[in-house]
Amino acid sequence: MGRGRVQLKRIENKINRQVTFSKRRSGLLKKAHEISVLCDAEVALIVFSTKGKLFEYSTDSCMERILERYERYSYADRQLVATGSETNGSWTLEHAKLKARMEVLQRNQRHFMGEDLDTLSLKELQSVEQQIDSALKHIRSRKNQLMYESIAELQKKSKALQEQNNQFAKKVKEKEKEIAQQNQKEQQNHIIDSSTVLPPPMQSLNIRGNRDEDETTPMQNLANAVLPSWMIPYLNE
Amino acid sequence: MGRGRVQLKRIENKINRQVTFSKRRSGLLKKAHEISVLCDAEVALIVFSTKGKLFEYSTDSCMERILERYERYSYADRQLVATGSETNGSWTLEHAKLKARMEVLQRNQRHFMGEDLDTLSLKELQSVEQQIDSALKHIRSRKNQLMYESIAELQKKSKALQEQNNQFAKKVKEKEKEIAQQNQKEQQNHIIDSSTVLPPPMQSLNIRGNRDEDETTPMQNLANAVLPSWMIPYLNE
DNA sequence: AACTATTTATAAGA
DNA sequence: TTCTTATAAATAGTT
Repeated sequence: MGRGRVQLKRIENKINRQVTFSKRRSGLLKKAHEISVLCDAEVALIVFSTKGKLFEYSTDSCMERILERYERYSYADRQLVATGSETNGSWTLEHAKLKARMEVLQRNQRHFMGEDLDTLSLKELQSVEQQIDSALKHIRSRKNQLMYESIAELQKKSKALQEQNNQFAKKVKEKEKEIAQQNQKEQQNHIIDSSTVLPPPMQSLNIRGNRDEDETTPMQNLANAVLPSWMIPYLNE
Repeated sequence: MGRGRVQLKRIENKINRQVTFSKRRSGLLKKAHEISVLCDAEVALIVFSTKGKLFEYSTDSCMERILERYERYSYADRQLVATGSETNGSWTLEHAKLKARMEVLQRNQRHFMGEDLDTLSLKELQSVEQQIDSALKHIRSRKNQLMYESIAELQKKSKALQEQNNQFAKKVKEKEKEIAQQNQKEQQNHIIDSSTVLPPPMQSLNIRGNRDEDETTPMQNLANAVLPSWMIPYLNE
């Protein structure tokens, strides 16, 4: 994408490399964001420059959650802190305890995620199943609540806009009357020129005729509001 | 980049979304790789599809190292204060990191248990719901497997016991014959005392009459085995 | 940082 | 899914 084809190898010219890095980095972040939004995917992107500077993108700015999810997904019995400083053998008791608790937690979590089930007995499985089932109920209930709240708010907004709209309609009617009266007066004062066509009375809700700009009416606003697009898939659940 | 301009919002058509996801995903991975090579950068890219499938790219296939680096970097960024004040820097850092991750894990776990949901957005709720739902499927599938295995084993045992039982029955019949023959001989040798009552012939399967202790028979063992009581509720699922 | 000439990516269609 | 193609986007080299 550019004036010359580019070979897939390290750009040796330092300036060039830096410029390309800057350009491509922003492109990459943009695309990460786009696929996240367009395809409803969860994306985490981490980039370290040669110099060690960090750039990142994550869906909903929720990097930690996504990384957690990743850790869970890529089955991970590997040591948590196996890297680096284990030569320093002085683990205090508290640290060891922490680690142990962590492992238990992680193991549990894997089970909750439906992974690593081979180690569970039927009884344990049943217990996990019950917990998860009940959790799912809670979550769906909470989701419903949020959705109802959202809907209620939208309905409120809708009502307000409807009222405002009625107000506008009233005003328009009044104006029409005034104009009609004025025209009548003019007709009484002058001979009617047959080539003059009066504007037809306006429809009560159509108030756009009074405006020049391409402004949306309250009713249109309402129509656009309805529900946020991301909510639509939920409605059938 | 295509036949039409595209708006940055979720693609509602499911098929379309999936196709676009597939195409853009490969594009994104490719570009991640390119910037990594061209600009000598270290890149980690994690993508979860709507359905929860994982796709990833990482420079030198070294995801864990990069994530580790990220944690270090972002942690250091967040907690510059805490790190400096301690004497044993590296140990403290590890410890603090552990603690932080622990908190994230615990928070996640609460969410998976259906607790503490007020802090989650609708989108996050959906994500958790989806993960849990899929976990539930895994768990139920695993449970089914275990149950089938258990049932198969019981059937096998049952068959073995049945055979053993038949053997016993045969032997009993033989013994009965022997006894009958002996009785006949005695009748031929002595005058019959009418007050003497012969035991009735035994039923073929009832072999308890030969034993003194209150031992359970193989057939009773089988009857008691059938299925453990806690398994019964599963059978209708 | 702006500007193009080109190459790439990809949306839509098959 | 994969291929094709018209077109939108990204970007390499230049100013």
